[in-house]
Amino acid sequence: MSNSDAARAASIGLAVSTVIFALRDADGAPRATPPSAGGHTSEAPATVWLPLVRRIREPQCGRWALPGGMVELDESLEGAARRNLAETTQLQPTYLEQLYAFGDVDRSPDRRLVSVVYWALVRPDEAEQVTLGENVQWFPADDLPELAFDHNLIVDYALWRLRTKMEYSAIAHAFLGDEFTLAELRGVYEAVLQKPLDPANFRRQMESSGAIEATGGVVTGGRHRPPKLYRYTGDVQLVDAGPLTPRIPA
Amino acid sequence: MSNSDAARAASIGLAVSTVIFALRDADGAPRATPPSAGGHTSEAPATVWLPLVRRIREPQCGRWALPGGMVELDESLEGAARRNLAETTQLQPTYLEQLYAFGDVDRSPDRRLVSVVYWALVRPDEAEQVTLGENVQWFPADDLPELAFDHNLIVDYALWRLRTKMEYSAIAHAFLGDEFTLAELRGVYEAVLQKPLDPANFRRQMESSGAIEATGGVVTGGRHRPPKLYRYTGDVQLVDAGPLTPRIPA
DNA sequence: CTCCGTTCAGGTCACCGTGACCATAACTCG
DNA sequence: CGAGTTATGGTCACGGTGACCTGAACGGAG
Repeated sequence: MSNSDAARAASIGLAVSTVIFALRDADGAPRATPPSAGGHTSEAPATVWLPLVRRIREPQCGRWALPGGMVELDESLEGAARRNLAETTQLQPTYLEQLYAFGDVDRSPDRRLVSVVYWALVRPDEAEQVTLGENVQWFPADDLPELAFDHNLIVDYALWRLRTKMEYSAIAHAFLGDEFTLAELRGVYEAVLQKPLDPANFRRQMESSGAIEATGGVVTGGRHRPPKLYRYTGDVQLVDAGPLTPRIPA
Repeated sequence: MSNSDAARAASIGLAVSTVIFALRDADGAPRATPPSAGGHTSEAPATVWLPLVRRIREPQCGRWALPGGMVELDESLEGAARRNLAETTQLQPTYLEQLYAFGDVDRSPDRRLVSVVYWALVRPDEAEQVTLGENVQWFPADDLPELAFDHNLIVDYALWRLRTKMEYSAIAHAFLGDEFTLAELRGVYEAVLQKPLDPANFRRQMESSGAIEATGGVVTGGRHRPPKLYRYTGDVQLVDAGPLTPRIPA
């Protein structure tokens, strides 16, 4: 049979999906969050979670999958990702970046489908707004069930990117509110990298990086010395968020 | 008007393009290459070049553009990239990695087109095999004319990726043959990074990295002390060549 | 009100990778 | 054989890092 005949008959479908990461307590409870409110309290170890949606149509019906959908003719790829995110999970992520385009011929049993996948970071207070239900649930990123299509592979790759990028960029603050303590920021690194960090050395590195500055405020209420509050300066950019991001001048 | 009506009427076109990088002498002459032959001679400063094809169809006809084409129904994205590369430039790149998916609504004046772009590295001896002509020419990557569509943006991004990745991975050897001298390897770094490197320090770093090993052979014929030949050990992988690449175990 | 447990905050110190630089080796060519 | 050139090996000062110590500042228990 001829390819060109088939190509004229049916076109390749173009979809977007998004891997959404949020930090939650290891037991699954939503993380006590610091949305600039006085809620600077909890200090339990956090882990990386992501929301999945159950498929209600036939290709792989019933299986859990990444939120996503087809790209409309009049929207950009990122626009399609944001729209699908809002429709299925009510999320407007702080950080959204393209991950990879998956296009193997047999990745979807039905028709030929190419998925441009994005990955997103959301703050815990945003994550709580996800309307859960029979078809939308949070899962720990390191212990997933068997997902639809090649979505296990996709999540693993996104996790690898998250952990790699955490070590050389300033994406950690996408998990936090405007103001945060160094302990909270360190908690983000520890949760993602899955290893403890020395508080003193962590402080030194953050301060010398110029990425954060003290707001002047402190957090009282803990049974210990009140920690200072910090904010991101914006001097250090979130490197490599795609070709449209202006590069650091050499 | 309704989107879904339009979506049914015309689908989104899916194309692939590839940014191909090769090192050539600054004056444009093909680089004297070391394909394990005795040709270890030239030592002129090299720069980054890439081949472009002139468009012969109407959208942007006459403009120079990246080699590429539509994705067929029965081929993967990378397969489509390799096929188009072979068809238009006769190249089979040593290194091929997905760069980014470009999908802005207005990036093509005609119909809606999403391009999955790859970037490739080829050895100089391979680059010479490109059949040049009125419609295929080499251009210096840092001094391009105005290209078709958003291809200038794409090349700039690919160049940024090449230079960034050169500093933390071992992709340099994709520009070289199986055996090479440290001077040749250093020449690759200097050409891509556009700055001179100290020969002694460069040697120390390469040797301690474990990425290369001496073959035992040397290169005679130069009017100086004969340099040793090295090869890549393969112990150090070419990091992050996509989600299908096995990761370094922690 | 004092002591205590806790975390915050600031400091020291040994070590290592790096860049700058120097010295010698080993070849070819005039 | 000497001059020129690159290869190769070594030293040294510096800056960043991890390991670790000490005092500061709170709340809570007694």
